Amino acid sequence: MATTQHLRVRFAPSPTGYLHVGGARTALFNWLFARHEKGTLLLRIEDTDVERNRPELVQGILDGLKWLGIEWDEGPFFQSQRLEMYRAAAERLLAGGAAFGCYCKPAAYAGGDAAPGTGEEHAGEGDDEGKALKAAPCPCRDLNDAERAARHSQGIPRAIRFRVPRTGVTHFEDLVFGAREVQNAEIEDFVLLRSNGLPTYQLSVVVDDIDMRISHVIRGADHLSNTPKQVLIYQALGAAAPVFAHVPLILGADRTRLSKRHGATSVGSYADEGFLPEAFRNFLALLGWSPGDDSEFLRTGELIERFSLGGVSRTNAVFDRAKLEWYNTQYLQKPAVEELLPYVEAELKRAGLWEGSQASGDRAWFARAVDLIRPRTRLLGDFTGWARAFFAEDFDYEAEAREKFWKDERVGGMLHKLAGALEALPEFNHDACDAALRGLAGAEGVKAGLLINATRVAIVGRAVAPPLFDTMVVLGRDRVLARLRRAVAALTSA
RNA sequence: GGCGCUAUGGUGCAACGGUUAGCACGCGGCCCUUUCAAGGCUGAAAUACGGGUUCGAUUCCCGUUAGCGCUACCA
Repeated sequence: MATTQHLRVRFAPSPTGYLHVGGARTALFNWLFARHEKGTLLLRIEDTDVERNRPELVQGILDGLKWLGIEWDEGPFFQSQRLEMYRAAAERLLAGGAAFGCYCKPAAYAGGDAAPGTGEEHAGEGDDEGKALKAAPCPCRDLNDAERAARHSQGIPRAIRFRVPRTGVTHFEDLVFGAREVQNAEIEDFVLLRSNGLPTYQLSVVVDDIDMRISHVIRGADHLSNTPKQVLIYQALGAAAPVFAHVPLILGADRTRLSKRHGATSVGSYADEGFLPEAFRNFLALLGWSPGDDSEFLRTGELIERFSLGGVSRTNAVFDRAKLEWYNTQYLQKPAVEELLPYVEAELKRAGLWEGSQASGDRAWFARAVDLIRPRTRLLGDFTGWARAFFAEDFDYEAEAREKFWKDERVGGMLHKLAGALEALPEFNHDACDAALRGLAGAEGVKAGLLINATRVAIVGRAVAPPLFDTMVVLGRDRVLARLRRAVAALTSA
């Protein structure tokens, strides 16, 4: 039925909050699907609720998508700029009899209060305790012309509701949940156009998806129950319904819907925390989707290549922060160092450690340093955190490190001698440093490990750091000697 | 309340009538080792419950329970 050959999908967030992980995953699935099928992805901002919208949040959503590497081909389109189209569609449905004017007081319809618009009770027919199995039709649907005119002249606000058939079933195809059908009698006469002239989601989403020739609607499963209403609108508008694919929701650790109280839930906060976009993408893709086998580490190209809506699960998934972190370590480890450099550079700049650092002027050195540090990192912040000494001279000696490895009172003297021995080395490389240190340890009658650990604290300030001799070579003789002597001073003064 | 969806270890996924129910994260142990990671090996840990159907159910059907969603002039 669909006249569109070309596959078109859209991500349609509402600017009532930041881009949260659930929305991000919906966007990701749309993007993966579009790229896999060589289709088109559009971005549409659904801002028809003037009360709740926060226009300033739009940029944050766009930034979040960009951070994730999700690029859209068309848009962003704003529904707030297309209001005439929805109004016209509502009028058309009204004129054709598929919709009717409703004069009920908002909320009164569902709540069962007296309705000023009609003077009638709106709870519906089956309000005999628990007998109301069916959705009650709006009493206004059967008003005659004279009654409507009377209400109009009284200035009673009018909304436009869809005249839902009292019988029959509505069905649609869902690529995740299968063929679905619901009894029309279960569907209430829902509002299309509010009395203030603004469309509801049900109307605007359908009008836009038709106008934008959307072929596949991929969205959260929270929309599953309302889909029949939209299918009814498609039919009334004489348009073919798209194929739907509802994806399960992402829940917090307590299995409830993700919200602010679950801590970091906006993608921006993960960016700030030092997660890599590709790691986040990999993690997100496997929440509610599986390539069909046990693959876990899928880079973006493979994700696109293997993505299929058929692999989407129907079960809600819990967001597992620990696993996200594991993915991040994997992406910090496995790719070529060069891929990581831009991210580390940005991190160093953020921390004000870029200018003046050897990293800024010596690309090869920068790559070596990052490669040495990264096996022990979990987040980008580690590069300016525990690994700060690689990029700055002002670093502190971690308290636990001092207590653990500088406890022996001979350390000061040995570090002093070590500095001398290293200074005398004809060549400052891994093996020479190794030999010099072990030789000294032997002469002093201590285990090499003791001196190695003490030296590590001296030159990087931490108990946990990369292998010592590699670190010394990357730092270079001058800095190592300076730090050794600085440590001796710190030890003897304390 | 009504309607609907879902149900494999703590978590994310495999097994799409026949497997000793697999993989990964996390957790424990061992190896490696210069701290800590990474890596390798390894251990504990699951088919919600009850009925069917079938030679045979994780898998198909029904019920129960639980969770979630929708039930707005929110999206």
